[in-house]
Amino acid sequence: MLVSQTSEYALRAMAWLASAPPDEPVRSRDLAAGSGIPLHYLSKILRRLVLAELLVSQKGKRGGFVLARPVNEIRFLDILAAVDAYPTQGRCAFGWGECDELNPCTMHDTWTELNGKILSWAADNTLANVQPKVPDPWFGRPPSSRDAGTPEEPEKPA
Amino acid sequence: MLVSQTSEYALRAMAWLASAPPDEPVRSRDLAAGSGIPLHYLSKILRRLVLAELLVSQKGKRGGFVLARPVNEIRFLDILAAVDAYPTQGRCAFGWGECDELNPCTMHDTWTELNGKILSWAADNTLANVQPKVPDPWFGRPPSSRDAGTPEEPEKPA
DNA sequence: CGATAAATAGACCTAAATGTCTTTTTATCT
DNA sequence: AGATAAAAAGACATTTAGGTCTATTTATCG
Repeated sequence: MLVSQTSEYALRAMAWLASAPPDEPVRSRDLAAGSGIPLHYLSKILRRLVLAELLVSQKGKRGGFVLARPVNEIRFLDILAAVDAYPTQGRCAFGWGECDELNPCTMHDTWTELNGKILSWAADNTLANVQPKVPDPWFGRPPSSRDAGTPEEPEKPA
Repeated sequence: MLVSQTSEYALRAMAWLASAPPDEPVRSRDLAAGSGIPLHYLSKILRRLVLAELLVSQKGKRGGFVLARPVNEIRFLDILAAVDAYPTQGRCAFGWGECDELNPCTMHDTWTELNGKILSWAADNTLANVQPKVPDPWFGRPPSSRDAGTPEEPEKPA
C-alpha cells in the first residue's frame, strides 16, 4: 500500500475535527462514529496527535478533542509526522544499501523526484484546504443524530 | 511506510536486471546477493513478475531470469501492479466511506492531486530511466566476485 | 462528596506482511 | 542415463500493523 491505514485515519480524523465548530470539544466516540474509524484504535491515534501538539484534549465530563491551532497552521506533513508515517527523508527508498547523494544508486534521481512531490504535497496542504465548501448545519453533531433525528439521545440508553 | 518493502524489492530487482547484459539469464542467487534482497523472498517476487510477463524464467542449468521486453517498455507502474502494490485508482484514500466523483468528501480534491502525481510518476518512468550512466565492466557478474576477485569461483566450494 | 462521563494507559488479540526452509520439478551437461 | 544446477512450489516462522478490551485517571455536574 502506498499510504498506511494509520496515516489515512489520522488525516481523516483531523479533517473531521477541522469541520467541527471550534467552541466545544468533539468526543472520540462521535468522531469514530462519524468517520468510520474503530473507536479504540482512533483513541491511540488521537493521543499521538495530542503529544505532537496538534490537538488539545480535555478529560472528564464535557471533554473531548479540539484542534490546537488554526486550520491553516496544521500541515498534512505535521499530521503524518505525528503518527510516524513521515515520508522518507534521508535515505533513498530504492537504493541498494549505501545509496546517498555522493554515491547515488541507479534509481536515485527518479526516486528523489517522486519523493519531492510527495513531500511538497504534504508540506503545502493544510487543514484549511479541506474544510467543507458548503456550510452544513449538522457539522459538529454526531452523525448518528443525522440519521435518527434525535440528536440528544445517547446510543446506549439501557 | 509510504512504499511497501515488497514493491521496493520488485523495483530494485528489475532495475538490477535492467543493468545486466541481456544475453544470459541472471540467477536469483546472484540477484539476491547483489541487491541485498533475501533470496527466498526474492524468488516469490520474481515469480510474480514472471506471471505478469515482465520477466522470462529459464529453469535448470544455465537458467535464470531475463527481462521479457526492452527496458523502455517496462513501466514502474507495471512492476508495482505485478506485486499488487498498484496505486489506488478508483477509491479516494481519504474519503470516509462513500466518497466518489459525484459525492466527493472534503479531502477528495487534494487527495486526487497527490494520487495523480504518483500515478504519472509510475506511468511515465520505465526501466530505461534507471540504467547506469557509466558503463561498468562488472555489470551482470555476481558482485561477490567483485569483492573476491575470483569471478568463476562458486560461493560454496565445499 | 458522590455519580457520571470523558480521556488515558496498557494488556492482549488478529491479520497481514515479511522472511526462512525444504522439497519438487525441469532443464542442461557429461 | 545419471549428475548437476537452476526455478518453482509451498509449508512454516517471525514480525509488524492493525484492532479490541478492560481498568485507571481526571474532570464536571448534581
